[in-house]
Amino acid sequence: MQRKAGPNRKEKAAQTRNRIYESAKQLFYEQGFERVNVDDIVKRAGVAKGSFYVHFESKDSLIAMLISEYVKKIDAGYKTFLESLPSGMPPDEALLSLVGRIADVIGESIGREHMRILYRIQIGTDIPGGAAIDYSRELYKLFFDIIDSGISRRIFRSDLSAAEIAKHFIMAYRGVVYEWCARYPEVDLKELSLRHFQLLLTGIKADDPANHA
Amino acid sequence: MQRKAGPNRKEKAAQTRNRIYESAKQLFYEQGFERVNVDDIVKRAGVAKGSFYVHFESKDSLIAMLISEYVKKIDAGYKTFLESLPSGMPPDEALLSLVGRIADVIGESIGREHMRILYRIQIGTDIPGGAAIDYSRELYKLFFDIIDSGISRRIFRSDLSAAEIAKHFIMAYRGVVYEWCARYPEVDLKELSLRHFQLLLTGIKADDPANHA
DNA sequence: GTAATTCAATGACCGCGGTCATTATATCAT
DNA sequence: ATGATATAATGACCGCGGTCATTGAATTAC
Repeated sequence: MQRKAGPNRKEKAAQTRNRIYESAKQLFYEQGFERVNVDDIVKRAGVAKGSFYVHFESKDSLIAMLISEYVKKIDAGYKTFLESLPSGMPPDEALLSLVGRIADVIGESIGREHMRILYRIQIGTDIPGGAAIDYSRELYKLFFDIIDSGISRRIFRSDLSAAEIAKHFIMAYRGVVYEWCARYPEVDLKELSLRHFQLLLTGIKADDPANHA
Repeated sequence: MQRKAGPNRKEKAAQTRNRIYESAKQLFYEQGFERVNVDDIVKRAGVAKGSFYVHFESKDSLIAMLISEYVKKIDAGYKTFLESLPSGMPPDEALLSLVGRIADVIGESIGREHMRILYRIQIGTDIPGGAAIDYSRELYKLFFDIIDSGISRRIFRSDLSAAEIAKHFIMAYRGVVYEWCARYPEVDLKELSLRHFQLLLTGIKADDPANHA
């Protein structure tokens, strides 16, 4: 009968998926990832447990999805932050500002718990052909731009590509956050980040004092 | 009766613990961590399931114990390796040799799977007041010695302590391994390690060519 | 129109890590 | 010796993530 408004099968499936997704989101928000189980989610969504697994790989992958979605949203804010910096600021200073800012955001808005879960999930499953760690794509671009500008302005070495350096920076940043997650609350994320990136900028080799202007 | 050989309670308990430990070790070796469950372990040890949890925190913590024990044993070999290097080798070169060696060992003797499990477990539980990440203590010492020697010989900057730098290096190394675990087999561990540590040694700031001897 | 096909949806079921009230026994106090 | 205490050992039990053979309803083929 319903020849007009009748949703086709794909639409229906998408609706089911979305009901599960939104139910999970709400429940997680209300009670946290640990306290909510898959049965709770499907109950609120009004579907059978099996349906959850028709639409999602696992509880963990759904959590990873939600967190990285959130992280991405937050990452978008860094661009604004960077634009707010004095336009003449040298790339190395801009980089450290950004790093400090990221530490603030992670420490205050995201929290160690969520980062820990994200990192655990990311290393815990070998499913993805690249789906993982995608959440730092935006961040990569920002690093890249700063570094690229630094190279153009001869402030950074030119024998390495900005892309290469940016990759290493993202990796280093991840190492710092991992350390922070594992050793919390022994270490302060911001301090650790800044020190590490200072090191990364200048290296540890002795500098000939004559080299300064 | 057995008034002589009769073990006291602590000895008995230690024996039970050891039987569980060894059974687990054997089974894991034979079948891998995933395929062996706690019931298998206690069955082989000839004890009840509850006993497992009298002596061990969790299956994961036992696995972490075994892996980090293994890693520690392997780390011991690095000392020999370092001693085999030409005694006059500059600290920065020695450091890169060591890093390369570590990458080889991790890649070939330990394997990505074990490292992944170790990293996952380490970030997955908030139990330890310091029990975690202890396995890299030996490695830390080696890094420290090289760096310390580099500072004394004015090859490395002297405004940072060797301890501080060594900590950052361990952290960086962990970041590299994490990346490798997560992105395997896209990236080559050795190449990644060496490049990253070269960066860490020299920094990314442009070098005045006049600075060279 | 009808049969064949496809795939979302279902929920009983399973495996496994982990718990806990209870039991057994070595050690200690008297 | 005897009762009190501490703790190792037990195993039935639970919660939860995940599975899979089966069902039901669109979609396609004829």
